[in-house]
Amino acid sequence: MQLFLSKFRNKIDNKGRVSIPAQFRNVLLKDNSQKIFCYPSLDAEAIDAGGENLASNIYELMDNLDPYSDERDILSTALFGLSEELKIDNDGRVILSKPLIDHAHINDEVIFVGLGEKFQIWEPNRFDAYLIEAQKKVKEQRSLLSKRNVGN
Amino acid sequence: MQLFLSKFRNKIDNKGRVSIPAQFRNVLLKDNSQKIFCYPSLDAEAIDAGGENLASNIYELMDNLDPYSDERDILSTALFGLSEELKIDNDGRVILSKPLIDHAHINDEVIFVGLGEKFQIWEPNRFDAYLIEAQKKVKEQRSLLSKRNVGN
DNA sequence: TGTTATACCATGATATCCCATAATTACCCA
DNA sequence: TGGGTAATTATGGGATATCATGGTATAACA
Repeated sequence: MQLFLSKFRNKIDNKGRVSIPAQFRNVLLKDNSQKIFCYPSLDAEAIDAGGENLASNIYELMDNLDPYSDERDILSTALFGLSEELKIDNDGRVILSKPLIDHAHINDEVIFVGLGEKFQIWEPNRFDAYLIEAQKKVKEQRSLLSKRNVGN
Repeated sequence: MQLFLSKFRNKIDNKGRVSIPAQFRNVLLKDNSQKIFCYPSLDAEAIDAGGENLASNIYELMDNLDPYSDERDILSTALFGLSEELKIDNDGRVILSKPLIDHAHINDEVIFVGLGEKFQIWEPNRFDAYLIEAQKKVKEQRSLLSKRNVGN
């Protein structure tokens, strides 16, 4: 499977339209669809998005949970209750819904960030702050790994 | 596997194009691809780059993490979000993205440095400075070793 | 009828393709 | 071994295609 990589900053026009980066559209094509599957990120003020592939992975994840568990109820509400499918128009653009925009505090510009099998859509300033944290985490993670190597 | 070795200095033209050294291209061919996988070096103001081989190392790292965890999102933001796949054109050139150029403070010339399974792309002056530091450290290391040898 | 959404077109900027050239390197054969 | 010829390489430039983005017109709708 081809992965979502890198980041792109695009504008939202006064009709609410925003271009999906061409590279991401190519990944989506392999995956088949003219739509993107979106939902508010569980742990971040951002939008999670992807193609059919992502949607079916989430379905699978649900299927593995006990049908009558609280966990399943919570997850299915959090994900499916709030998830949407956005049509990609002929020029490769989508219109983000108000709930999604509100959750991510999006204004008139967004950053698309590739996370492998999915991507996220961020308000640029919030993303910058998050990225600094993320880079810190990576360095910690790596030094832990190398310490472990030295220790053994 | 064939290794990236030696260093080469190439120019960036006014369209932003720079030739991948022919020797490196040959290594990449063995590895299959028409692309190079790049990301900002974690501990240097340089760009790390390589072929499929390098990319899959990173992918493996991510595979060990819980697919829908907060932790995975954070790490993949820093790893996938900052990584890029640059197409190699018919003349063996790539265009470095602005984020990569900024991170390495690249101007109109670069040095490709082979590091075995990957290579780095440096702004020439910064690389020279780095090299001097590195050699100093090697000497320190060596004198430590020889002292220890004497002690035993 | 006013309003919102959808399809279609226009444009500047950028990336991509293709060809040219000069310099270097590999090759061959007397 | 030497000297000439042919490939390879790095680099430049023009033409074409793609992309993000703005705008207009058409259709759905309430």
